[in-house]
Amino acid sequence: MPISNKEWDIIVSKFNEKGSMLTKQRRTAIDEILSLDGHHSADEIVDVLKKKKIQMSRATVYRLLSILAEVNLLEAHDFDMNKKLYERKVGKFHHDHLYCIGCRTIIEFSSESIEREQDKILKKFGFIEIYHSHKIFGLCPDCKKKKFI
Amino acid sequence: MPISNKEWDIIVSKFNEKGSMLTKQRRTAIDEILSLDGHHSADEIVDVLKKKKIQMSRATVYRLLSILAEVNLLEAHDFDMNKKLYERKVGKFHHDHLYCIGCRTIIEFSSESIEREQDKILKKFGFIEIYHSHKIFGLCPDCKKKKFI
DNA sequence: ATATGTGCAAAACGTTTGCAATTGG
DNA sequence: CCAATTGCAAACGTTTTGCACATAT
Repeated sequence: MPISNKEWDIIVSKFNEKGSMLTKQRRTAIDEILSLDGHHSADEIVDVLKKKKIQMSRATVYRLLSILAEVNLLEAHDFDMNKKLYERKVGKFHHDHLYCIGCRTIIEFSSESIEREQDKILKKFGFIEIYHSHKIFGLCPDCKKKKFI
Repeated sequence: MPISNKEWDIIVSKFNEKGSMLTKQRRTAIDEILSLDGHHSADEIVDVLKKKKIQMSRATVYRLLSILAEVNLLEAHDFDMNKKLYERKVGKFHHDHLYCIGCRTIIEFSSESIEREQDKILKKFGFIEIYHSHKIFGLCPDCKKKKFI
């Protein structure tokens, strides 16, 4: 689904705050990128834009993704595959991930009690959290079965 | 400290199980690599071996690190720095990490109640865990102060 | 004898950068 | 006008690979 007016307000103010321009080209690309569900590599995003006839070079896409991640409109994930996967962050609640190494399915989870425990740990060590990454790698129900056939 | 006989037994059996050779060269390098404390990049490990006059080419080091990680003698970590950091796993208890983005200090933590919660989540989604990575990025007490001077 | 390991240089891979041309306010 | 953005190709840093030779069992 397209980006709401309210979300555009957030995007505009984040870009202003950072002093980055919202060119027509960028607005068109952002409209596409922040409408994507799931987790996508820079390469996939370049392809998506190409398919939608949105002209933007690979370098410019990388530059845009890096801004979007910096202002927290996207989240960059590492799933042990030597490339980043980007996920829309605007309009979504915080969550962590289960990753199936069989079929590469990504499942989101969230746990209030884990978050509370994290806070205790931060307090214990006097740390301030900026972000965290909690990923469980394993086998989903389907792949679990397949492994033993 | 050097690797104990008991630990060598584990190493030998893991290599046998996998059908990988424990050449004299590999034994010498493993002795050094699995004695390291902390978290080290492949590049750092190449340097450590060079300094100790242990002859092993960069390619061979990479091949060895990949075997050691595969058989769980090392753990490969990603701290959002575009390269892997390896940590000795043999003879150490499981733990997770706090990472200071100011001074790059890595602190280990562990929480039984987080592990229990994870088990609940795995059960809920029918997943089998192979491993997990739980990292909190932020500022350590020192860097927290410095940021506001 | 046959599998596996090794070193070298080259390739691969995702990502970043220098630069000249273009655009936006 | 000036500052920021763009596209291209080249550079980058880490990691992997092809191949000829060496080694282990």
